[in-house]
Amino acid sequence: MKNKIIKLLEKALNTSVEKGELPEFSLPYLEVEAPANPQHGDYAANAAMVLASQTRQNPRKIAQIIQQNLCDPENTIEKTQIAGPGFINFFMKDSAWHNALKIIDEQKENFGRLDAGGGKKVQVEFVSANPTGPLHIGHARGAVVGDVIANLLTTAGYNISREYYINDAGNQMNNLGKSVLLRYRELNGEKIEFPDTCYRGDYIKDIAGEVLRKEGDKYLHANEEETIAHFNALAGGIILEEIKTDLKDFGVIFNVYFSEKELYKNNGVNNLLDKLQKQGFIYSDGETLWFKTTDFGDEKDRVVIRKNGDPTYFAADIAYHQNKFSRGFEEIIDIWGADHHGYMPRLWAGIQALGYEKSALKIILVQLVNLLRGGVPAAMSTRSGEFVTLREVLDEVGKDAARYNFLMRRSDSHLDFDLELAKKQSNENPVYYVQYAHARICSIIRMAGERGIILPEYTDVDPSLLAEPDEKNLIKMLVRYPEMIQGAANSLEPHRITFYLNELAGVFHSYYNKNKVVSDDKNMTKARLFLVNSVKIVLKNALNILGVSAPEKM
RNA sequence: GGGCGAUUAGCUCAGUUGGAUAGAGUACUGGCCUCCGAAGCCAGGUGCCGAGGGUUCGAAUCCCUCAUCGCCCA
Repeated sequence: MKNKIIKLLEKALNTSVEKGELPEFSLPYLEVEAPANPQHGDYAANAAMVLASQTRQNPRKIAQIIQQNLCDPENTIEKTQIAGPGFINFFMKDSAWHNALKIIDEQKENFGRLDAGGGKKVQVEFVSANPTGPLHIGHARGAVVGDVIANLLTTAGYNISREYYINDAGNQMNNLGKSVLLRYRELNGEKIEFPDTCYRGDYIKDIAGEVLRKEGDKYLHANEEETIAHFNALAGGIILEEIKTDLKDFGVIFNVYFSEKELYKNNGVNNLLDKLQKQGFIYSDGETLWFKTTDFGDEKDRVVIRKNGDPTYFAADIAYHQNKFSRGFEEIIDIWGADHHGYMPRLWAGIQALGYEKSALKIILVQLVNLLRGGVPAAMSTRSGEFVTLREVLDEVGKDAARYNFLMRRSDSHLDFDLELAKKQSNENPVYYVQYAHARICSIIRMAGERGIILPEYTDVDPSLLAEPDEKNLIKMLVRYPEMIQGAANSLEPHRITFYLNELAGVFHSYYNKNKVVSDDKNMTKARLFLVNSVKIVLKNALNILGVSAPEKM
């Protein structure tokens, strides 16, 4: 509906210029919004004020010209008025709102789907944790944010691929193999000092024990370097499988797991660096190779080949992003922990040197999670082994509550996650507020069915009976749903969905407490059943994007 | 020492890309089940939007300075 008004406005502006009532101007993005105050109409446009400085005319006068040139072929506008400094307020006809109910009923689970994306190929890369240990709660937030952004963009009409980058060619992986070896020796009776760089979680012990049980003590006397390499691959494989299982149970499924090792095949990384060197983006200082990221606004140049000849993480990352683009993605979204923010300029520099627009790579920063247990902070560190794993959170809190909790804040804002609180099945836990609304509607429809009242067709409903302020309010909330999806998708802000859901559930609960849906008045009952079913459809569609279930009973 | 981000009600946070009287949750108090699910609803108040300046019809939102906190880099 919002888009319709924007179109009407554009048309009116064109007519005004054609008639010579307004001078030529460059069309700004027209903003139409639902004002907070209902006296200001259903929608308000600030077009006249935005154009005031450009056309050097009084905004109220411009508003008048626009108003006079508005035409409404579909006959959806009740009236318009000019208010305040030059707002044009739109009051929609009841029939326009009723028509929305019809649309929701026709589209059902597809209501809210947009074609805004036009099938554009977009990749979302997230989690991408090294397989050196189980995922912990910090990864969990990134996993949910990435997954929901992917869902959201799919809903908005993009063609999405989810990808997990396995950073398995570097030092961290060596430490993993070494950690397993040390535990293995320990199990064979040696006394072991663990270096700081090693991983000490119990899962390492389990893997070492497994090796000992299956293959005996033959690695005690084997070549150490080969053994470490072997243990790397072995442990990495086992841990990755566990990660995949944890993610799956968390509702996150990737299309592609991409190994860093792929990039080195056929000398891929070096070839790319050679090419960039020929283009003048890379220079040598005799010992190391540097990338001129300062050409693209980074604060200093960055090393791509170290003194010892090893490529840096950054070098591999340039190759990785080249690889992504070469697979036909028009846009790439990376989701990172916020502690990596200093890394953004160099990667943008990298893709621009490769000839891609900076805007083709969007980077979402996810702030670290502040983990609490009953109000007391719980420390996290992979190496020390004191962490709360994703698995534990899933077992303790459950998928729905965990996911919803991670989506209640902007991604880039700090999040307190209290395990005790998230576990509570009470009103302190917002996810139940929304799910309860859904279950409640299901219950009403069920109960009506038991009394022989079936859910009516739109043609069998008189929507003009829905005249209570709360009812109009509900319908407007429903109409806002696709607009909210559009906004959330454009800004890549999944938290908008949870805020919308809370509001919709709130309006519904309030309505429910004031009005009886099923009553002796047959026509009213039909109309209200139809309305609450529309609410149910939208609640479910939105929860579906969040990957949170919409239970019929709780 | 540079760079980035944050600062909004007692607490945790939104604020639709610059709009009209700044909002939720939570906490506190009182009320609502003979009635479709009380995991719910209703009523009660709180703000120097960190400080100061600037930009304009209009600023929590954009620019500059400062303060405090967090992170990244040397």
